[in-house]
This record gives sequence, structure tokens and C-alpha cells, in this order.
Amino acid sequence: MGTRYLHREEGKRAHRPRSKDMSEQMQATHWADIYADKIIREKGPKARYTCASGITPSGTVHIGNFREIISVELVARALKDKGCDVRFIYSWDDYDVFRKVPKNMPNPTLLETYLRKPITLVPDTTGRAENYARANELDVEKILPVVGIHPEYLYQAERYRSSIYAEGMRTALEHRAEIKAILDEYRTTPLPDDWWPISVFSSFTDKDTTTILGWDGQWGVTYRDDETGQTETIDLRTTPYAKLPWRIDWPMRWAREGVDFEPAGKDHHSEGGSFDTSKKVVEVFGGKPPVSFQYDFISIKGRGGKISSSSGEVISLYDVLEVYTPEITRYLFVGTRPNTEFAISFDLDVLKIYEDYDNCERIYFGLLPVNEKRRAKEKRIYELSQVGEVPTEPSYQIPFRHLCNLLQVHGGDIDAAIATLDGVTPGQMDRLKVRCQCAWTWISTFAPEDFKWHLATASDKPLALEGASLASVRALVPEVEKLDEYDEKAFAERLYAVAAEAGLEGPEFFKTVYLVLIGKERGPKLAGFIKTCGKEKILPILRRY
RNA sequence: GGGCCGCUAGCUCAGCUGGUAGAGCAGCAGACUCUUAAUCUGCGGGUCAAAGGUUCGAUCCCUUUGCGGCUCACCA
Repeated sequence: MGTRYLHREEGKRAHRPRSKDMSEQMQATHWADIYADKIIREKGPKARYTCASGITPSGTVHIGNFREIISVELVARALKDKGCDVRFIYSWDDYDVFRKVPKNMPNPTLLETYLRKPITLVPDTTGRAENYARANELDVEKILPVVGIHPEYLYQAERYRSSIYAEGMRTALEHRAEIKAILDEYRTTPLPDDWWPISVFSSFTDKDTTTILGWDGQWGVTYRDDETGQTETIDLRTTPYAKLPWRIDWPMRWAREGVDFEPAGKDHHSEGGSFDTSKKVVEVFGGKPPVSFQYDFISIKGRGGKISSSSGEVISLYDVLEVYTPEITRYLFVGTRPNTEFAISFDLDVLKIYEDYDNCERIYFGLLPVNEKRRAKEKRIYELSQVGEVPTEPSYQIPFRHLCNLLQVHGGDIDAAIATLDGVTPGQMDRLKVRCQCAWTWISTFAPEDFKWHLATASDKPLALEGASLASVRALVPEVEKLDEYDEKAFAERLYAVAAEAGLEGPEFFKTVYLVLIGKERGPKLAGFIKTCGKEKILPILRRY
């Protein structure tokens, strides 16, 4: 997973050796660069910096969770761009307890019998993977490479169950009073005197409904299964059943992995939240808290109708990638400071986002002159938005809205639509196709009705036209046959001539032709529209009259 | 109760480390022998929530207040 970055580094050196860029780099105004600087400043020079992220895969990993992942990836990239060696770890906290059956899961009755067990032992009733947690993990692991993210995954169930953290758990037990004091600072009711900084799944039932009875001061922990009443003594060095509760688990892993940077949501970052206590608890493990920041939530806009929020369905990275290309998906996050909330839109805003991105790209390639400050800013945003190495040529910038119409001309046939475009270079083709797929998904699924239409076909039943309307449509045929002889303006003049000769006012004529062609009273500006469609598509429709 | 974040043109927001504010949409005007436009052009004096403070100078820093939102104090 490191090689991709290596290529990217090489690419950058090859393409941007100008000294002007160096001074721009120095200023570091992008938030990812600012945090990279801060990490280096606070952690000092290191052979390798560790950036971490993670989540409990207790349900579909949604786009809000993705914000943390990409935030870390961007800071990791920024560190690499400064020449640092970086380890980017992603923790699947899949030894956490299954506490609630999510909505819309098949076979909820079966799932209910697994409550209180670790999610990694819960069956996947969707049949996608060997267990419930793994199914959620796989969804993410499969899609992240699409947006250029390649973390090193750490599976906590596997790690705990193989007793990798035996030392950590023992350390926690040894510092029980100290940890309790830290946690109690913020609790309304203090932890009980018989509290232990460790939790145990029952070896009899796999559930966490257990009570710790004692610790022998070494590796032995005795617990009771609250359901069956059985007791057992386990050895931390060999048992798969013990783990640390979250507020201790997190700092223990900071210390163990030497985490230098890990952001977190606002739920963790409040005073008394888990980041707050963890940065104190981590000292017990001989570590230091990572540099961090708080990222805000993400909302969704413009998916009314398709998704009902009450259904329990959530928007994932996969859904976003249906409408936004990988680099534009990154761009959404790159261009927004992490501590501000924003909405990912599926409505008309999509057009503007594409336009903004294209502008950013034009600025990067010097095709759109702006002042130095703006240029430096957009340039960095463009770089960080790229999935892999920064392209050497701009993409084929067909406006999204125009692309939607072009695709509708061809009924969604992407190859046919692309075939009508001039000057697409081989290097642009892949990105253009992805943009086409996104445009087609958007226009056919999320666009307002006003934007949607489809061309009539020869097999459709013709409209019942008569009089001047019928005459005008018939008179249009010979003009369209000579379509290629006219430029757009000349053809527009012919359209007016046809209308006049048939005795129709302009508006009435246009309305008729739109009804004939796309079944709507209004449409794209007619002359250009017919030229875009081409006579091969238009004539069969008109000749039915 | 604690913490965090907002409050900027009618609307949505930029303004990233202080130099008397910008963009999109909407609106208005105009152009193309062309429509209720998939076009292009022009038009933006808004006490930057309020009051103090620091400064030569603050939307941007500090303090206080108001309004709105989120979050913690249970688990992860």
C-alpha cells in the first residue's frame, strides 16, 4: 500500500520542480499541512509518524465515519509530502459488544440471541461474510482504494483473542486506582470500589454479562458468569476472553502503537469525553496523547424520496461515489475544514460542486488566471483531491449539466455519448467515463423532473397533430436532412423560416417540436439541441408525421 | 451544569493563522431574427449578532452578553 505514494512522490518531483512551488509549500495554509506541521513540531523529529483512525463496525460504516478516515489520510499525505515516513493504521474495534440489533437486518430474531456477545461472533444474516462485523469491514475495505486510501488494518478482536494485549491489561490492573480516579473526575456517580479496569466475556456463553471477582496480582483474573453463576479463573497471557473497556483500551493502544495523530468526533472531544480521559490514562501506559482535532458531522441533502431516514438506511461512501467521482468525493472533504459541519448534496448542488472542481483544476493547470494566494490554495486542494498521482493534463471538462443532456440524447449509452465528443485524449478517457456514469446516475435518479427527458423513438405512437402544426413538422424534415450544411445560427434561422412558412408563431412552433421530440412543452434551445442529437436520431422521429 | 462550534448580501455559504468584505443561487437589466433557456454580458454600500478591550489598524485576537446548534457527564 505504500507504493502508490512512492509513485506519487516521484510524479510530483517530475512535474513540479519549479522553485516557486517551494515557497508556496512553506506557507502551508491547507489544514492538512498545518496539522502535519503541528505533529512534527509537537512530536519532534521521528523516523516514522503513526497516524491512526478506527471505528466499531457495529453497523454500516457511513459517510460521516468516512470523514475521519479521509481526514487522517490527508494529514498522512501531508506528512509524506514533507518527506516523512508515515504509518497509517485503521483499527477495527470488532471485539466490542453487540448491543442492539440494527433496523433492516434480515432475521432479527436470530440476531437477538447474540446480544452482549462480541460483534465478531455474531453471524452475518445478509450472507456476505463470515460474521457480522466482517461484513461491515469488507464493505469499507473494498471501497477505500477507489478513493486512494490504503490503511493498515488492525483487527482488535483477533488481537485481543490472541492475547497481544496481555501486558496492557496487566498494566491497567496494576494502575486500577489511578485509572479509577481519572475516570471519576468526570462521572456523576463514581465507579464502585470493586470496579476493575478490564472486562471479560464469559467462556460459557460468550456474553459480557460477567462480574470480575478478583485479580491475583499477576496474570490471573477470576470472574463469575452472571447468567449461569459459574466462576472461572483465566490467564491473561492465554485467554481470548479479556479486553479493556473503551476508555482504557484507546489510550493503551495509543501507547502501544505510538500514535502521533488521531482525530475524533465531537462526542469524544468534549470535556470529560473519552479523549479527555484517555489523554490522562495514556500516561499509565507510558505514552503521550496524540495530536488530535475534532471533526464535525456530515449531513445529507437532496435524497428525499429515495431514502427515508426512518428506514434506518444510511448513506455510505458507496452511495456518494455513485454521484461524485472519486477525486470530487475527496475534493468535498479536502476543501472543507474538518471542524465545520457540511452537507453532501444529491440535489442541484451537484452541478455547482462539479463546476467548482473544474475551476480548481483549471487554476491548477494555469488555465484560469487568479492571484497568487488563491492559486496556491487551489493548487494544494487539487493535489490532495487526487486519488493517485496528480494528472499531467486536465480532465475533459464537459459541464455536468451538458453531460446529463448529452447522455439523455443517447439514452444513457455512455460510449455513444463519448463518441460524439471531439478531442478526448487517451489520458482523459477513464476519468471521463467515470464522470459519465455519475452524471447518468444523477440525472436518472436524483435530478429534478425538469431536467429529465428522453428522446422519442420511431416506434413510439406519434402525436395527433393537424393543421399548421403538422405542416411545420413535415416542413422540418428537409431542413434536418441538410443539418450538416448549417452552423447552429444558420439552422436556427431556418427553424424560424419553417415556422413562418407554416403560419406558426415561434413559441407555438417550438412547443410543437418539443412535444414531438421529447414529449414536453419546453426543452433545450432547439437549434443546438437538434445539432447535438444529430439527424440520425431526429429524422426517424419526424418522418412519422 | 461543563465543553465545543456557529451567528457575514433575500437564501446557502467563502473569507485558514489582523490591513476598512467575496462567490453561487435568487433578483434586476440587456444580447443572440431564439421559448418560461442546457447560452452569454452587466448590476452586490451588507452596523461582518451586540458591547467593551488589545492594536497604527479587527469579520478575523481577548473579555462579556444574546441567539442557534452539537456534545459530555451511561456505553462504546
